[in-house]
Amino acid sequence: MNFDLSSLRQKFKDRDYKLTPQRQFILQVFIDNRDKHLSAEDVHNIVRQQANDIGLATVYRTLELLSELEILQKIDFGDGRSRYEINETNRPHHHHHLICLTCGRVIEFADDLMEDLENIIAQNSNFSIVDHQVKFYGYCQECRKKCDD
Amino acid sequence: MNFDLSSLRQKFKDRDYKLTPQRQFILQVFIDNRDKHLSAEDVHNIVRQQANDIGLATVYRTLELLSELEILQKIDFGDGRSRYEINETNRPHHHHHLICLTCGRVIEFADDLMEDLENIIAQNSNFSIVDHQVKFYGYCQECRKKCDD
DNA sequence: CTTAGTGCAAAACCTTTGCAACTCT
DNA sequence: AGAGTTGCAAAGGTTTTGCACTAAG
Repeated sequence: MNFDLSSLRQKFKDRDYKLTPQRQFILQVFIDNRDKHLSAEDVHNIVRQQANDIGLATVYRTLELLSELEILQKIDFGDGRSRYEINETNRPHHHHHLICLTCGRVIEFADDLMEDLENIIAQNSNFSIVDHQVKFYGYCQECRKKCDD
Repeated sequence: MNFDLSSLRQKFKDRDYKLTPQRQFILQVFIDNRDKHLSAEDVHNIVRQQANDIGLATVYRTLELLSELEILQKIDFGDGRSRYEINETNRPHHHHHLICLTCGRVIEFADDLMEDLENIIAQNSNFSIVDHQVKFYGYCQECRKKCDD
């Protein structure tokens, strides 16, 4: 995903969407937080801290729009709210999440192996697979250390 | 998972939980619908159809309890409500879900291969993995047929 | 008996929507 | 100018909670 403004502007133009200041601010939040998994409220707070108030409804509408444009990816960690991250399609492979059951930390990992699995499952089930979502739950190194003490 | 009443009764007793009629009815719903993925409202409706009215709050509280006891497994298909299914630990392997993006149908598949993947990821990331959740999104055979017409 | 469980209604939460005012192109 | 966008407040949907009452062990 190329995040220079001109390519984004084009992406919006193609679909007759306007690149408003609100949308730019929200995009900027994700560019500044590539490694985070932000909820609508997170985004709203970050924008407000930067002295640019945007209505929460607009945040929701923008997140939905950016997901539709495949600029963001919606993810769900089961904490009762949707989270979003930049959809870096220029990475060679997807990545997925290890969620620590103690501290809630989320660690990412590449999923080279998932594609083989996807192919096998598609064959066996006669399903045409277009996407997958994988989450592993467990205990991270640090929490296990603390436990041993 | 053994679903004879005596073993369940023991499981409740061990933790000083009471096996009330409401809880038995709700358990029965899942036994009668092993292949389904029921939401709280689904369960509530099924119970009511059988002329046993139970408060919706009780359904929620029971589903949470049964998940904690690992009798049920909570799953999330991203449709805005939690769903539950019997956690059949006596199956040799977990199973996961193929979700059709057209008709919403959910198809299950065994995940023999996930365990290898889990081991590799655990090694690489220094994470102690205890569970995983996998969802594949795509198009089922029937929907693809309809599309071709 | 005693403690946990139930039912109801209200509250909490996240998210969506209607609508008038506004603004990007 | 005109279509899309915003902000606000209200509504929507799911899940949780407080509390008086009830029932299991």
